Amino acid sequence: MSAARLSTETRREQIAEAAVHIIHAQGLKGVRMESIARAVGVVPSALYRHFSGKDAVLDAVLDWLGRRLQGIVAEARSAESAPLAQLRSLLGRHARLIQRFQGIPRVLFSDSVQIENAGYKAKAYQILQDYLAQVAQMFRGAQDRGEIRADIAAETLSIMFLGLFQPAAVLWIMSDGAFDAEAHIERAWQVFFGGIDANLSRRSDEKIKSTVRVRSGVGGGRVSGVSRPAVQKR
Amino acid sequence: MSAARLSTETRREQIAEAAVHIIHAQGLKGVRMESIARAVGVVPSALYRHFSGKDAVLDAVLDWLGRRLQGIVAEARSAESAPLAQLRSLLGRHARLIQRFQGIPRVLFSDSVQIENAGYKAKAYQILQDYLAQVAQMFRGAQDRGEIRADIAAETLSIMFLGLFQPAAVLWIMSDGAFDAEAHIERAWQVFFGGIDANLSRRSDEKIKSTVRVRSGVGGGRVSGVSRPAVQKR
DNA sequence: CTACTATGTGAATAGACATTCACATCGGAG
DNA sequence: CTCCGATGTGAATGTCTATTCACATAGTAG
Repeated sequence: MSAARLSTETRREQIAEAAVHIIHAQGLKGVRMESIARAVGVVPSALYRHFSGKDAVLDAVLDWLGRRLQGIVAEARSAESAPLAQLRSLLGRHARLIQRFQGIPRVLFSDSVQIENAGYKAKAYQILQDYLAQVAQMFRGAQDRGEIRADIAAETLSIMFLGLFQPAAVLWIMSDGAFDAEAHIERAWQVFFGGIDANLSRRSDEKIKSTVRVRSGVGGGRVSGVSRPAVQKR
Repeated sequence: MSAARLSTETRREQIAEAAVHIIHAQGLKGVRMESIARAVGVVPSALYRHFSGKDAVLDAVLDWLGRRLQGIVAEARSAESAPLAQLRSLLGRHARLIQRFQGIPRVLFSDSVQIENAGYKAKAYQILQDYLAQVAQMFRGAQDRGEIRADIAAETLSIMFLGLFQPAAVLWIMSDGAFDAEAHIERAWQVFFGGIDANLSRRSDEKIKSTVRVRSGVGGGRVSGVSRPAVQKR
């Protein structure tokens, strides 16, 4: 029985999304022409009507990733008006994005992107740069409003922003969801913001303390949240 | 012509190191029994005298990685006496390690580790935890000495520490060495430390400002250091 | 010196997968 | 209605690689 005949445009979207889903669920090796085809409901050779080959599919996945990243930035921007609130909101969206698609680091550091195709690596890098540029923009906005210190380059802040959730994402992935990434990110944001807050003198220790200490009561020699049973699995 | 006959112990080390080197130079896909064997100077089938299969070689690579990570921590500890200085020193060692072996994220996020073999993933996670435990230990030392705020959990700080160089490493890798990771890490450390410094009131703005601004004069809408020609290739 | 064990070799074997191609058929342009 | 281009199918084809195995030989224990 033959599958429905759909436009190449539609098929390309279906194929890219199927690939994204497979990467999330089974890793990059799970992305075979056969598995993609099955997910879409066609036969492997049909994929070549819409993509020149497997590499081209990966290219579409990168595009998807870029759109997705731009998407959460746009969402954060429209959800809040104050730059700082936008950044805080963006942080939360990151935590959720990584849970819905753990494939990001897999794709970014895959041989296909890193080694085999310089073009894909450049594309991935571009995506990252575009993202950072937007974050830097928000930091600049916060600086202009006097919400945070203006004596630190916004570009530096944007990269440090990446550092607020990246390690948490890694731990969350490596621990199969046992590590409470959202809680850590909240704490990290408090500390980070405390360091760049425009209100210089730090008299409000107690506020940070209480927030920070919330989930750290367990910590022995281990990372808090790590050795406990899964907290927020999926 | 037959290769020299060496002890399994020696061969295992040679093989693991060859694999590490190949991962750095050609990615995980470059790691084939044939390429490993050639690097070691034997024939592919000889590898099976020392490892049960390819997966076992990857396992040895993870061990190597763990030892290496513990190694730089130990170095940092013995190079400096003050906990804070140790952490600063460790940061620099990280920057150098990633340059000498970009394969770390490749291995960590590879399908082999993430998907195919739960044991490897657990092992990788354990390595990370051990590392974080040591870093947390150092932070605790700094807190005990009153060098940094004691009201933030050391575990939180250890993960944030990861965030100081991780994004820089990613950018360095993705930019093929064009991004000046060491400079960013220096700036990030200043900002981070400024936020956790035990000397509360921040009157020394100028100091941070001058340090931070050093290399950020270029930054337009882009990440500083990114669009410039390669700075510290290799 | 003799055998035994550990190490190394070269030639299969076998499975996995991307890609190609000749053929089928749907649906719209004319 | 007819024809053509776009889409889908199923069966090859070819390549890449891990792994196995029978055989060779160096070193070593006895």
